[in-house]
Amino acid sequence: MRQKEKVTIYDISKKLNISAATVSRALNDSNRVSLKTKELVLKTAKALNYQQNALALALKSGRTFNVGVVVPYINHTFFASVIRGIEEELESKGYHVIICQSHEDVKNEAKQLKTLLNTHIDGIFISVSKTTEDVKHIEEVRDEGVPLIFFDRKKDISGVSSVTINDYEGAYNATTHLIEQGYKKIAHIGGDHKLQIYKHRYDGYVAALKDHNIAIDENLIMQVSSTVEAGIEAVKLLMKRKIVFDALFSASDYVALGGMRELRTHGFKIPEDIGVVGFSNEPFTKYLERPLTTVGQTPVLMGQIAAQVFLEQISDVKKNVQVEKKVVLSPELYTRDTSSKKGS
Amino acid sequence: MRQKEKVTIYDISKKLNISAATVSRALNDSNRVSLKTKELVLKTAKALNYQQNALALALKSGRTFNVGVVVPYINHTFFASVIRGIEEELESKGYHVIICQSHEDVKNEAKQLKTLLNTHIDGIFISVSKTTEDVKHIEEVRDEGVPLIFFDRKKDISGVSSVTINDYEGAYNATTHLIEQGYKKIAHIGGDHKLQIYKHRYDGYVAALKDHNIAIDENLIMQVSSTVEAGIEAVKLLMKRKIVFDALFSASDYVALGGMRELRTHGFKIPEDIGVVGFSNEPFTKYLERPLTTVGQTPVLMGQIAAQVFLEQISDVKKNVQVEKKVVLSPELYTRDTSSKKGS
DNA sequence: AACAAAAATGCAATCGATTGCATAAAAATA
DNA sequence: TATTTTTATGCAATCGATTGCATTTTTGTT
Repeated sequence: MRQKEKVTIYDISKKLNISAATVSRALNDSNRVSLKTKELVLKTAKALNYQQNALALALKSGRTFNVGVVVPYINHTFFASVIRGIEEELESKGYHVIICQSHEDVKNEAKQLKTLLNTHIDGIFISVSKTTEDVKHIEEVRDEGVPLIFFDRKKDISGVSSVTINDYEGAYNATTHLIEQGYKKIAHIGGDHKLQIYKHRYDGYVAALKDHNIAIDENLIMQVSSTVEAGIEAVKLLMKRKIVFDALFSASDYVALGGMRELRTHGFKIPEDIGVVGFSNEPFTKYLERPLTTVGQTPVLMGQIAAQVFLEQISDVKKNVQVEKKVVLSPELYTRDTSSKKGS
Repeated sequence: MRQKEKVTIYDISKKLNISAATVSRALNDSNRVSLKTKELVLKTAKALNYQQNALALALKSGRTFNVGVVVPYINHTFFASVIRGIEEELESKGYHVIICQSHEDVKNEAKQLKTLLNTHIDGIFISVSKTTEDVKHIEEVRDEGVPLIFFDRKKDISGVSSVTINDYEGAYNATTHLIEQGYKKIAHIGGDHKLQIYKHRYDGYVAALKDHNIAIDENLIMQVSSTVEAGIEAVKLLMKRKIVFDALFSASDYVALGGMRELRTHGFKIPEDIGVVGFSNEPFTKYLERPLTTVGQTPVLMGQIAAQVFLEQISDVKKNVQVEKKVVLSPELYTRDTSSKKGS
């Protein structure tokens, strides 16, 4: 089955014996067309089921009404939710979202950006990969004049806006919460500091301890990747080293999960013996038999705001102003079962 | 900052004092261009950093190398994973994936399809919403000649290919597994039969019981929506009605989770008193303190195969053949803690 | 009725890449 | 060298919609 022949403005113009230019103007409600022909054109357009050819328009105008989103993985709840937020916000404005995955690989990330540029999208949203150190490929996007917005995982690049969570605050509150619950020796299993988010979470943890006059113990601090298995291994290592602690603040819910599992096999009761707080409020955390206390990041909101920043940006470009907007959202601590010494 | 002026074939043609037509042919490696000019053009193109304008090409050729995917929600692990599968498979072929959500609403679904058609995508993948009964909007896509592929949630429409899971088999195996573990009175909390998947799961459940000479008890069967809350409510209702059962096969992991919770508050031990099997192998199921036995659907594979079907289809269209391909994948039972009477 | 002003419409170029058909240049043949 | 054949290149239209600059038509004024 062949593609149906599309109706164009020429079909309308022929039918009405007027020029295509007039049809175009009529459809765009130009004031250089008489009311009579306007109505006639609109009626005929409807009758013929005319649909504007988005490609021709894009070629002429340079705007495609497509935006690109680059994330490490789309089937991670957090990123999927941000994307959903972006989509919800831009849908009504006629935009479509093209999604790309970097698979946590800079090379891939660069490739995705390149193809996105080639597809003539109107803007790009990106959460950088773990392996992104060199940012040349990102600067290139900026230099092409394509609106670019970081979300969650950003890099410090001048002229690029960002929407992030206050990871410092989230970690500070989580750690403080544990201290207030009576935990004294709090371990921190974080992530690679190459990503700002993990550095900030670490900083928040350290600051909370200091503010409560608790000495920082390097033995209690680790950096691992964000998986259940890594959590298991990390706790195994702590056990092997005979490190004593009564609470665990993890920069990842997955790590927290693995950690709890390993702790239980060593006979520790959670939260009675060891309190645990995770990070991200992954959906599963709330469904655990012992629901996990964790820091929520409002990903849908993050996406919506990122989209709003984009919309502002393109209207600013029109005015030939370049702004760099940095939005920082506040995280929310979800206090659940795993962080209350008396159980719940 | 303005968009950088792009290099076109005309820039190359001017620089080399040849026609744009020749440049175009050279870039496309036509045999109607001398080797010398071919090399010259290629070299100049590289020097000027020429990038083909995808829009102009799309306008001329009618192919955009964009495909659309319509799902109820993208931040559901299952759908996100299917999308990932599609993306992985099509990426190397130069395609981009545009994602749309129906929010389980036919009206939205129809709107999304309409805008996708208007964006001139090369094909559409769709998993229909729960509320989709009238399929006019889907037939329209088919009638426009746009390759269309159902995945997971399909409708029976002639001329449309589909990739689904054998839900019947999954349910049959899950139920049989419970029977083999010694459970006798197995309840089934399923979903709305308007969606084929739920009907098939129900059918599989019934068939397994019949094959093991267990009478069907309508009191043990319910249809609810796929949420934790619905699972809680369903079990509450069973309790209130004083229905006795020793196992629960749910058509949804979320419902199973809610169900288990409610069962525990009533003092039942899982799996000693009541065995439970879910459906979908949601990531959280494996991380529960008592990992949930569930039916896995290989969503990434489903996406990959759907993409392959699409690629076949467009090559068939070229040959002017219309085929309707139905792929049915086999589900896999993940036997974990909640379905073994003696515990594990 | 004659002319100016205003309004409506049309022509043709443009956005880049492609391609059928014509022409020019090179190579092969007599 | 003259002529045919082959090869290489160019011209111009096309894909639809838009828009600056004519030109035509209508309306208004004296």
